[in-house]
Amino acid sequence: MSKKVRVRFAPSPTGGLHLGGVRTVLYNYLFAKKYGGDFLVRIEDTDQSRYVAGAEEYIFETLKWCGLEPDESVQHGGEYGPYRQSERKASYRQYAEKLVNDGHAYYAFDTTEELEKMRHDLKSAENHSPQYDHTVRLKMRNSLTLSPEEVNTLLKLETRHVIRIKMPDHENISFIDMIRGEVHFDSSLVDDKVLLKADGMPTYHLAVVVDDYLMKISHAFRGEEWLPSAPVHILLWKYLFGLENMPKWAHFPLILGPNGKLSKRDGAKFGFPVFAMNWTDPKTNELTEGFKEKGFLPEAFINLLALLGWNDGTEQEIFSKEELIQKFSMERVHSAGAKFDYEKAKWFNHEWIKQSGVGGLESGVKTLLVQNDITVNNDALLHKVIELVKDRCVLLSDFVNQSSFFFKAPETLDVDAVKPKWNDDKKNFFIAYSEKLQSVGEWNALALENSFKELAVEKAIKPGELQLPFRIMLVGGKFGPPVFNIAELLGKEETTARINKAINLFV
RNA sequence: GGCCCGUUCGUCUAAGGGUUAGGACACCACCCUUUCACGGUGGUGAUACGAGUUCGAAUCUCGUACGGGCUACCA
Repeated sequence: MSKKVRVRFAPSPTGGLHLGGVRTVLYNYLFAKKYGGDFLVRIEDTDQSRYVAGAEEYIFETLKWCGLEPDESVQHGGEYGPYRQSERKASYRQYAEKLVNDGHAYYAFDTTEELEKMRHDLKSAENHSPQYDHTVRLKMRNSLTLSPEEVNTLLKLETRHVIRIKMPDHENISFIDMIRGEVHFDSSLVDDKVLLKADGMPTYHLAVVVDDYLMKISHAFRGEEWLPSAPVHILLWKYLFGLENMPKWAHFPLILGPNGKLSKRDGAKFGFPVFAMNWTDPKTNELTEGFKEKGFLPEAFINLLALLGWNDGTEQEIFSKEELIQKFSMERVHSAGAKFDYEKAKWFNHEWIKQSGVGGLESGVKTLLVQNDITVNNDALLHKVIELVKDRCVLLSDFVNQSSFFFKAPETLDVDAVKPKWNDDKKNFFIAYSEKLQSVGEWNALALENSFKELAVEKAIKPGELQLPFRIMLVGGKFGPPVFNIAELLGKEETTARINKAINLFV
């Protein structure tokens, strides 16, 4: 057995990839990279009825945006493919049949109606959902109750059937979870899960064990919702490949929404994204908004996700991917679920925007401006604008409001903010200032401010009272960086043009 | 109902028997700024409850309560 760490992310292509899913990939990825191991992606698509067109491509696009792609040589270069379970169909049945032959599983011929009847008849106040377990299996139609001849006949006639695991009576099943420590189960309380479906496809339970063995997975990490089925998987390992070959397990805590497990609906309901990237359901045309489109930087997204359930024990909160790889440890992953807080998520993004260099922001900002019909034909100006404005942008999309007026004169001005205190003296000041600007020697913020103040003193008006009108003239509203910096970047021609145009609008 | 996991400020969390229970987000106040932010300083605010072990418990044990997950021929 290879000593190398091999972990996998195993999504089912049923549409979208939410926070919990991305965090699962992240932790898998970080763990693999930390120990110099392999990270691969296996697609769990054994339920063809739930497969959504485009969902698999979407998953890989998301991983790409997040920077969590599997190494090409691992994903496609190894001898462990294929990576789509539907393409591995042929190999599963033999394992299921081996289990039957060894007495650990059995054929079950019950029809859907018979199963429904059983559940209905056995349902009571003490038992909300009756299971197909050791107490009922001898009352059903399966190879445990039928004679070998009958079973053979049914199989020869290709009667629809499944293969179920035969859970042992009162066996204590336990394993060590890397996050939670020792976890115990009583096998009598677990039902006889279907391993091979009537269509010949394996269920997740069989597939995950067989694939993990065949792909030599050394560590298997997944969400906490899988904890209850762990005893089935452990038994399968014991019966099929030996407990000593079983991967080490860890079950991540759930990411919670305002009420319970975070769901797709929470996003629409509470106004925050729950998917990494926009996802449009091809069947319903319903759009679920993504962090990417909302204006998040992938670095910030990864960072905030990593800290939702893990920390390095210090007070550091901002981590690059490289730092996360270096500092991540499974032992420090929490065992309790974490409620997602959008405000904190935005804070992470703000921090990342502030510490990003102009170069890292440039292309994103540019496409955003272009999308909003702003023409950017001066990259040098764009650089200066980004530098000047980025501290006040929480989301990438904030760059639109914060910087479009540098490239395009505001269409409407917030005249109401100026009108009440506007008078002829102020009007005359701006007429004079506009003229004075023509002879300013060096066009920079400091010079502009000095000449502005000189003129104000000359006209006996407090400079402070003139700054807001000036801002409204240039920007259109009460926001943005310091006015004189704006004027500097706008240039002489544009600044005077905006002043002259606005002067008569405040009456 | 049964099984499993969990429980420190509103939220994310630190503190692995001895701390005035620390930090961050959010909130409030003040400072900076005659725009909006950034930034700075300070503040409100938590060990679910009850027993036990111990000189000493947020920390270990048990019980209770509460929360979450699972209970499909879905993953």
